[in-house]
Amino acid sequence: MARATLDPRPDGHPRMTTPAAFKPVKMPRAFEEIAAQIRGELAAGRLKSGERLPAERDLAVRFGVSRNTLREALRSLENAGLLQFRKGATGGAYIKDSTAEAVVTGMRDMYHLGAILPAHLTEARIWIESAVIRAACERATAADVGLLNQNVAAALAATRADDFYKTTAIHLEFHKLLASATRNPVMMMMMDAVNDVMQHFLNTIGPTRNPYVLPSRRRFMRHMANRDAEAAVAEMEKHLKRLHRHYLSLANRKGA
Amino acid sequence: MARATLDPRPDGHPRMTTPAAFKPVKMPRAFEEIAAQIRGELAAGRLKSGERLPAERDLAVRFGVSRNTLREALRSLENAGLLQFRKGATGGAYIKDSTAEAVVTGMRDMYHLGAILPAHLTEARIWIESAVIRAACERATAADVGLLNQNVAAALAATRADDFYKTTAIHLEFHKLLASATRNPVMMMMMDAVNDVMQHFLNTIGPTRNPYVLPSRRRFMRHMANRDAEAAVAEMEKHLKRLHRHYLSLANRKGA
DNA sequence: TTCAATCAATGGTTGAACCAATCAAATATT
DNA sequence: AATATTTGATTGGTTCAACCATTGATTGAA
Repeated sequence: MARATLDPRPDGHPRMTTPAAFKPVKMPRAFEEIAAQIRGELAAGRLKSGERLPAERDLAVRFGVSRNTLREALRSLENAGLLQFRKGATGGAYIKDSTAEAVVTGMRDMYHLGAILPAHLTEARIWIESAVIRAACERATAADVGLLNQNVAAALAATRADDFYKTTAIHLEFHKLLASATRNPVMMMMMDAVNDVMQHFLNTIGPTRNPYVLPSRRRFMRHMANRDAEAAVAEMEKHLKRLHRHYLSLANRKGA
Repeated sequence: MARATLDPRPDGHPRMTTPAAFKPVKMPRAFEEIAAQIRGELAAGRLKSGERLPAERDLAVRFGVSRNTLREALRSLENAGLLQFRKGATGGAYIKDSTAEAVVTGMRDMYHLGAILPAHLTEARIWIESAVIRAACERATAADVGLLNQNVAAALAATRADDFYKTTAIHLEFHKLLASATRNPVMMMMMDAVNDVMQHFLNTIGPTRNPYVLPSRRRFMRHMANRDAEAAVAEMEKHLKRLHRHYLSLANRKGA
């Protein structure tokens, strides 16, 4: 009913009244309009992380649409990683802390659809990592270095325990820690995305043993402690290139 | 109705029968299950780009859910950039060519929510661009170089015509062309995302004149023609750092 | 042949209803 | 008084049956 107030042509007249072709005019669907409005409130800071939106039934009334239409709008925002839903008496649509979630799943989709191949992934990882290391060598605090060393120790323990999946997870975490040390959310986000897809890739090729990782990590940390960015980059690049060849040969064997 | 077959506890008994807390168990919502199934068909290649899914009414029956629930699932996939909808007799849900769209909007959201600041953006751009240039210098074909030179010529024309927005768009396009020359979709995707957010940022600080861009471009292209990656990187880095300072001072002045 | 009216298929939207999970308050039990 | 237990209210999740708006194909008259 109130949908009519959003309809630019409630009279049913043809849109074009002049021969000139003025506008492509994407007549927005109601739920898009609503999602855009809520996005605007978020961007303007009038809705903050942790807060809760009114109940669906209320919002539907306030936007002048049916509850189903409103739900499609909320669904959009949930998929964008902006909202989170809880059922029950104190449930509702809660505003999430902004995360890289949407970026990660977007990249994951591209990988699964074949738009990104494993070779692209490992290659890009090497390039991004180099930039990250240079920045991390400049900015890493003692705490950052401590976390990195802790990570290497944990990797050693997991390797000795022969826990392959845990070892892999810890090794990927190392790259994430490096990205955090740059203090740049864009780099952290990209590293997250690459790591996520990398994880999927590693799962497809299955367990594999890499005795080279830990020695490389130790050399790397020595360079890092000396703030020798170029040496650190060289070490990591050498290491990643070896992994790169290793993984790709496995992937080819398995036809993944 | 048929939803019951998806409910793990149709008897209504409490989930916990032992004191031990075993599993968080996210009971999947119906539309998530459906979206996952369709994603799977896409990943498996049983649904290809350009094809059309059955009509909503049919799909709802085949999945055993209501049309509204099905639509929420389709909405997920549309927001992920996987589907596209058309109305009318030959309308329906068409499978889109995989694009970086979701990644781009994800990053845009982070920017608008303040999780990414302009300083982060310009800084990350410098780092990524360096990696891109090194790869591009190795791989760029004559055609790539031709496109880059064309771009510089177009930028010159737009600058002379005093068309600020066109000039900006062309300058951003230059970075995209560089990324394309790497032949790596991950880098192209990241460049797309950064470019998109950069565009938003530039719009907020409004028209600004940069007489330094074109001379830098010419020097850059000379290095590129010589395949002198390090010189090209140095030139671009110097250029971007100058822009970086310029933009950030403008942004501070405007409080953006 | 041509053009306009009609038809059928599709997504977009509606509104009322019910289910299921959750928490808080009231109530019973010890 | 302290502690289970029941009840009720609130919320998201789902269903159903309709109607609207757009679009392409079909039909039929000029």
